[in-house]
Amino acid sequence: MEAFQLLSRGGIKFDKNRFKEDVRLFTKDSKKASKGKQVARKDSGELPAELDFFKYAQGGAFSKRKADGTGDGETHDDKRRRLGGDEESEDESDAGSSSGQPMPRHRVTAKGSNVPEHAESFEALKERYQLSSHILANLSSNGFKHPTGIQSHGIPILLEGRDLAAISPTGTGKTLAYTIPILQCLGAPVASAKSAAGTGVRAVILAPTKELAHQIHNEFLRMAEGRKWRIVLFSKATAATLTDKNARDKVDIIVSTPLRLVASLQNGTLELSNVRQLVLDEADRLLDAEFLSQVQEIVAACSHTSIQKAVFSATFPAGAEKLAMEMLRDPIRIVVGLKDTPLPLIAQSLTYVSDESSKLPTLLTYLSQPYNPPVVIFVSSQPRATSLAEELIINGVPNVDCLHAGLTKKEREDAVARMRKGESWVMISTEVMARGMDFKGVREVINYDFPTSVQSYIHRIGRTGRAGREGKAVTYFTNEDAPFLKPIANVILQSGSSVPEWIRKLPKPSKMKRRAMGKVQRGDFVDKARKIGRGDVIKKRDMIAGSKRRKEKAERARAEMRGPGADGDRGMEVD
DNA sequence: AAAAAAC
Repeated sequence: MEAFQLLSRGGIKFDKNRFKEDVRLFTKDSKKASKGKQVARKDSGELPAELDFFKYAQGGAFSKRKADGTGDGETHDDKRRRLGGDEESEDESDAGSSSGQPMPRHRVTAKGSNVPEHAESFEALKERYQLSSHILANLSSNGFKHPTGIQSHGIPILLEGRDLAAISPTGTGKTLAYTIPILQCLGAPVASAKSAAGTGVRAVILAPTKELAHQIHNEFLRMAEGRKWRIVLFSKATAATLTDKNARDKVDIIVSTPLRLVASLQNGTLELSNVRQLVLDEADRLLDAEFLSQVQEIVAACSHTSIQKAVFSATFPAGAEKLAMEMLRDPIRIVVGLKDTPLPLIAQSLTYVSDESSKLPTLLTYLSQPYNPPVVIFVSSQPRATSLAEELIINGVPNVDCLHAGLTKKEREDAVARMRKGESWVMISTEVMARGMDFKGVREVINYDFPTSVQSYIHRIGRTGRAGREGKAVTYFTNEDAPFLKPIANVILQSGSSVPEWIRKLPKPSKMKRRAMGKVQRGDFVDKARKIGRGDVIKKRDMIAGSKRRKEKAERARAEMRGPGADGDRGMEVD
């Protein structure tokens, strides 16, 4: 293990300038990706208007890159005409999108009473809602020029104090859509706050992983820069500083994972009775069985009568959405694009690898050819993440990294930091990375292990293709995965990539298998949640037993990964 | 079916 850490960190030093030059090495694959998309467009014939971005992508992104502007403006206008009245402006630009690629345009649908009109620009928000010039300045200095769809529609709703259920694809700027209204409301305290503007925590943001909470916290800090709000990333350490009520009263915003917050509520070191804004990010995840009771406890603790709640996600299975709608008051529901559909900017494909032992050789072959780093590789368990990383390092793959929740806090933070600095070329991770994490440079996602739900698939591949960039997503499947192939294939087809005919013709999976894919019935959803009481805390001896089990599992995973026929099938691309 | 989430 130590040797692995040394190897994975030592490796070849990676400096950014060199990287820029190396990029030329990898153009082969990016051409392949775009070719794949053209094929997909041909194959799938007529696409729904909101999905037909290919023309746009070619006219916009490509022509700019090739310094050949022909047809660019025309494509844009053409698009506008075709989409007609429902379509809303949505060019995203952010600090990272220096390539100048505009975001594709999506259809936006809003349901609810008295839906406020969307805002075409951040300046319009200033005119209509007196958005503070301080926030505007921070937007501009961070490179945010135009609101994305979810921002132009969601921000007015939140600024008017309405509850919101927002569904918008991965990488379309959901975080900023609630960051701005929350900061704005802090700046102009609601009338009922009376004497005390500083009466403790007034906004809570929940996220399912520490990494995501950290990232959200950073986004708040960026937008709040220059103001002296106290925005706290809740952790063991920060919670300990808040045992004193005076310290607590100075906190304005808390970003946290659910269990951490519940722990503080239960030991009485936290008050949430003055919380005016509560956001559930990755809400469908937070409302699934494992988190639901914790989240409900937090919601109950936010006892102020004028609390505003908002839920955000790229996916929302019916059961989770029902639960969400039940906890919102007179909500407005916004959907950007099509629910549960990845961005067409992500070129998706399936690769048949017959069995477990064929995966590693297939991946090694792939990584021995020019590819586009950084690549994120998803596996199904912590031991598999560790052992795959070891195997890649043993096989001489440079700059391999690994992130899962079995690592220490510091190891996790370091892995994220290396990813942000561009030092990781190959990042192997579990579901912990699947949601929300915004690494702007990710060019490719490989599902080394088949995702266990369509939601997981959508979020995993959403690590690439962010903020208007193109991305590539490859999913390995074995014979054993075949029964679960159809729902994923449907998602791929719906978002405009192509799927081989034999997969398209697979029968629908049985009810039992569908459930395994995450389409849990509402009844199951609630029953499961009830069984997990709020006092159902992990006991220390369980954790010790767990860690022992993990070690044994890692051993088994290593053996399995090398496999009996590690030099067998190379796997083949079915495209 | 496994992951994640406190101290």
